[in-house]
Amino acid sequence: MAEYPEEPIYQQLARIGKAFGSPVRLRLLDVLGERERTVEELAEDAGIPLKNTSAQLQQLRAAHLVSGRKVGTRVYYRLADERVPQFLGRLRDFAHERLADLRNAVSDHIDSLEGVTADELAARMSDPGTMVLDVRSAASYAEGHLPGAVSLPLAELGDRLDELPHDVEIVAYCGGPFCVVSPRAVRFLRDHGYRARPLEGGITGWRDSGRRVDTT
Amino acid sequence: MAEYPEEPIYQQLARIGKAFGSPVRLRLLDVLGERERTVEELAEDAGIPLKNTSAQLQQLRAAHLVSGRKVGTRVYYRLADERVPQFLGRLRDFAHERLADLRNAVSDHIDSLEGVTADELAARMSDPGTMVLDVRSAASYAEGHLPGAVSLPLAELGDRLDELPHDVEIVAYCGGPFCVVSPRAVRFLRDHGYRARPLEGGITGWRDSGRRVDTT
DNA sequence: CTCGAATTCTAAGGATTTTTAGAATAGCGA
DNA sequence: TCGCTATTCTAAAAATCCTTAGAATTCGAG
Repeated sequence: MAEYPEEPIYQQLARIGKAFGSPVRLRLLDVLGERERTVEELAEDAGIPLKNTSAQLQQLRAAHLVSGRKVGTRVYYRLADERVPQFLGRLRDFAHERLADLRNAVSDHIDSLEGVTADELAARMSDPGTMVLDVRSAASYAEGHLPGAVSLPLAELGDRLDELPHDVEIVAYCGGPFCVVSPRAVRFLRDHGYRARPLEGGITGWRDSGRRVDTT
Repeated sequence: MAEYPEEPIYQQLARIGKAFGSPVRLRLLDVLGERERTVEELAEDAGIPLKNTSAQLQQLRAAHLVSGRKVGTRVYYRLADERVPQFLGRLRDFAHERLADLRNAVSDHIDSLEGVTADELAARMSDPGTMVLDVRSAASYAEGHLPGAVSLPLAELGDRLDELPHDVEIVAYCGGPFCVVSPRAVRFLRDHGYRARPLEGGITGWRDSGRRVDTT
């Protein structure tokens, strides 16, 4: 028992920290960030056992990080509001800047998918056998994208696969230094028979290497 | 064992969530935010047993949230960099907006110290028996403060007590909706024989009630 | 009303974290 | 070199959290 009158306040504050202190819950939040899903869909897409997915959803709901609406026997879960992914983004940036192990894990992850460096991609910009794919939101794309990039948000990938040619190598990118969305897009594309690789460093790395982005 | 290749990344991300998932560690971070301290000082000022304080500091250091420098047999700990209190502030805002229990805990805490409302303070602005004290940083004070308020950051309170008169009632305020600094200042002042109360809602509440702040 | 599907609740086992005591280490002054 | 102080390390007990199975609940279709 600690001796300070603010303890109830810290107990409450810690609830949020704890909510983000589980890899499984972080995973579920990321997958829900794409689009709302039923418990069954979420468990399937996140690769988490159904019972655990449900259990974690109850905890996320208790922390007001997700909300659910019922349709018949199904409950559709989504992120509670837009501040949740905003805070998640800040958590990632904060974690990324101070944990070398996280940077290594991200780097290993990209490497395992044969990431393309900004230099390599710049050299292939006019190669007709290369397609550059922006898997961030359309709004992010509009704000700035790689020259010649096509916009196809991850949430829409499943429904718009037929828009992609099979005879090229797709280089997919997303946003910040913590780049999980494009690896997932790449694996999804590979699962569906496309040749795909992620861009190391995302659009941030592209900009940091001194290269320009378009807004048209 | 989960079935998604990003698990190592989520494991790392969760480290930060876990670091903030302990009321004791949150407390230590807040107290360190005032100024750097030795382990002994920190344990004393935070009201946490010495052994636990040291154990938690090792964990905070492992998460790169604090850093220590040795001076003889003593280690002086401080927050690792300015992004730590920034992130803490965002965590508080995020938690405050979604946890009614947290808002209640803060409110109860202020009430237990007989908080002064903005209306009450406004009515006493020209009362010579009332002193308004800004316990935020001098930089925050310069950006805007209550009319007639005196600046005395919490970190300097111990060293500058003699600047405060005993024959008035001091109303202390800090910044945002989550207001732990002024209650601590108030308790500190009371422990040293001053009559003090916190301002409910801090400077944010003052502004929200339509009242102006000065910058001179 | 019954049955099936989807989801949640409850409880338990296992894993992890927190806290603490005692031992160990580091540094300094005499 | 020795003794003292401050701090950390190690290990263990206690507490908490995670995961899961089985039961229970909710809803809709027939």
